[in-house]
Amino acid sequence: MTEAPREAREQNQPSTRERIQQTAIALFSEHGYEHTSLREIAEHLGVTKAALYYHFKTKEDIAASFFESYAVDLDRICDWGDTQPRELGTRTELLRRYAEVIRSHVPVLRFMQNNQAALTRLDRMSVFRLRQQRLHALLVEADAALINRLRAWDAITTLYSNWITFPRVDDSEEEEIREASLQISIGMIEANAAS
Amino acid sequence: MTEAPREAREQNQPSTRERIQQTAIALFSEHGYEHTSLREIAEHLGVTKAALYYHFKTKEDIAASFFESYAVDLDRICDWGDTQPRELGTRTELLRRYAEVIRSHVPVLRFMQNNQAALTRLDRMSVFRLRQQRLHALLVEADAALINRLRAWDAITTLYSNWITFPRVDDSEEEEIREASLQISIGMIEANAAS
DNA sequence: GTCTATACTGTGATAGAC
DNA sequence: GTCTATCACAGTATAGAC
Repeated sequence: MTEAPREAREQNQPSTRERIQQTAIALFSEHGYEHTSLREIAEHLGVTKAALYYHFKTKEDIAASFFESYAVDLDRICDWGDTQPRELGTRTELLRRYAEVIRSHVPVLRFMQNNQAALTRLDRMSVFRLRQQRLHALLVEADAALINRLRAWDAITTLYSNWITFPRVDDSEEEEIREASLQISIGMIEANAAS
Repeated sequence: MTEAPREAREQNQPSTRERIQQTAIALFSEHGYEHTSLREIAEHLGVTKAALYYHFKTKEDIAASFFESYAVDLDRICDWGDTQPRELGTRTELLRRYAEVIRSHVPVLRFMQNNQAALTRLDRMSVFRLRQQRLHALLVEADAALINRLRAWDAITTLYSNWITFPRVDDSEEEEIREASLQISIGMIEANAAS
């Protein structure tokens, strides 16, 4: 995405680019995107601000780079979905797989959910939204009734938004929340199939 | 909330404070919160930046002030709910009323949805979240199964998040989306009641 | 190819005169 | 209640060292 050398090394120690990403997502999550300055990130890494600009064109670019692996995973799911019959069984499996992807990208998704506006510029967000729409198209027919299209949309958003916004009583509930959300989500496309 | 003179006038012409709010929400919605400078807002109003600081302590305060009337409306709904029996009929009516409140606060809610992170500071956001939790407590028993509590949460979030995030084919769908969302939302607490 | 030094513009914010 | 003047700091850009 950037002209910077991407996977220059397959070795164990993370590249500077990766170290920037790690530090940035940690600080963004802690203080929020706009309350984290590039100076802070640079100081944590022991480099100067300008060094960041060698690896990323802008501050937004750093944030946008978080989504790369998530987008790849989501694409893989949709690619699989394209090869399957358009029926209920495929759809519940799509949701199941999507729930798994979400599970391994919670910090990124939480960050995204909280910072939508900061990422709207230059359609970085719409890249994400287009992928969500691609999944949606696999879950419901394009000419279905509005309520069915809405319910399919809810089936998707429920999976990650509950995880992020539902007020936890106890942190150990995490896994139960994930399973219950999946159950609700599947229930929705079952309701669609029944109508 | 601010020390500034709040409702100094009941007359027709808007106070400077209200003019600032109107201009700010328009510009924030158009360019996003952090891509709108106080200089822009001031210029649109024909005043200087410093004048804004007489009416609001910070830029965040301007944004936070948007929620005042929404919060009042939501409180009113919950106050009513407290006087009613804890049964299905009350709960569907709560959702119906909440949907009405949302309808008259769409720009504010859209702004909130998009700018959560920018407002997190000083717990301005948590004031909103606490109200959402109060409504949630009216929709489901505190000791209910996790999946039922989650479904009640979804019943709330569906009402506004669909309106904001669902990709419209046509802007005239607005009203249909609202109705279908309410139907889905009610369906969820009905599912809770059935279990 | 990777970084430092340095500088620029614009931001949110404050103090004090009118 | 609004202004001018000023502040520290933000994101950004580039020239050049290694």
